[in-house]
Amino acid sequence: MTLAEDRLKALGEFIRSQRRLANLSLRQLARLAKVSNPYLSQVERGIYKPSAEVMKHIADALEISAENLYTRMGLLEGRAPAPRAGGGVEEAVRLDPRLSTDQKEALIRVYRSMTAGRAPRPRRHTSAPRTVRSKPPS
Amino acid sequence: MTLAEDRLKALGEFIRSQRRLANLSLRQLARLAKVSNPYLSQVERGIYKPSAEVMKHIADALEISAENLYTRMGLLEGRAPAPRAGGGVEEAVRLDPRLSTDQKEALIRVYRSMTAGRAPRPRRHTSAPRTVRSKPPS
DNA sequence: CTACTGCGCTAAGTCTACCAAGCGTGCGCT
DNA sequence: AGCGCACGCTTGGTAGACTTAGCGCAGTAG
Repeated sequence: MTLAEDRLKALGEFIRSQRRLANLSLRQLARLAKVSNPYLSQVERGIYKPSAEVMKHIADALEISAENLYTRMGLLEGRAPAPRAGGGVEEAVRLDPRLSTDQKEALIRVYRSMTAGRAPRPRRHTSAPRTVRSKPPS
Repeated sequence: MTLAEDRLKALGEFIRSQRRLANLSLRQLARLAKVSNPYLSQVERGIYKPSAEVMKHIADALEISAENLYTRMGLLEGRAPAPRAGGGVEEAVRLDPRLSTDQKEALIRVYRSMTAGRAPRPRRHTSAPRTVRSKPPS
């Protein structure tokens, strides 16, 4: 079943990229998603297949739709889910395949600055994660 | 977490009722859904919580939408999903809360007889299951 | 320099979703 | 009567989802 493994790996990479876009460290996201940080690490590297509950928790923490993750795992026939009413902008941006990572970050930053004053969604990162990471010797 | 347990039991009962409506025995459905029959038995009685994969297999075998089951388990925020294009009639009937079980059975029977000749979806039950079952001593 | 903190990862254990084998019952046959 | 088959359920066992403890590294502060 290499197909499932590919999907698993793709899901992990997707989660990791979304986490980075949201500017969260692995441990922060793990806390938000109510899982342990080593486990989330393996999930992101495609070693373990997360249960649907865990996927939902991760989706909620990342503020993306759970359908999105389910679809990636082939659990949902189909189609791209409609973005939600409220905070759909950020998700739409993050998911747009025609935007580069930098473009997404920029757009989101601008969007947040625009909506800064009004009805802010509570989302504190007390400390921004240190983004740098040296590659382990292959 | 009694909430989750209730949901689990409700899901099991729902699956069992849908299986009966589809006129399938436990073993038949287990075979269609690619799970073992004892396991399906426990799932229907709310003892075990099926994984999303299993839920999808069951949904496919019962010809209902996977979203439906996910939503029942609280894995999907949403509301009742729109029935699919082709073959949605039977599902719509089965899911209608305003119909009794007998009404559903009757309707489905009529519907099948009407659509009998044309493009039949492959669904063989070589033998109808014996529906009778005496209650075990409580 | 040492001490502290946060990062991601490895290692070892626990728990439970899922399976194969087998039991007891009820029905239809000869 | 007895045989055979299908029904649903109980019982161990295996594997993998998930946890807690701890490693090594990089940055910042005293």
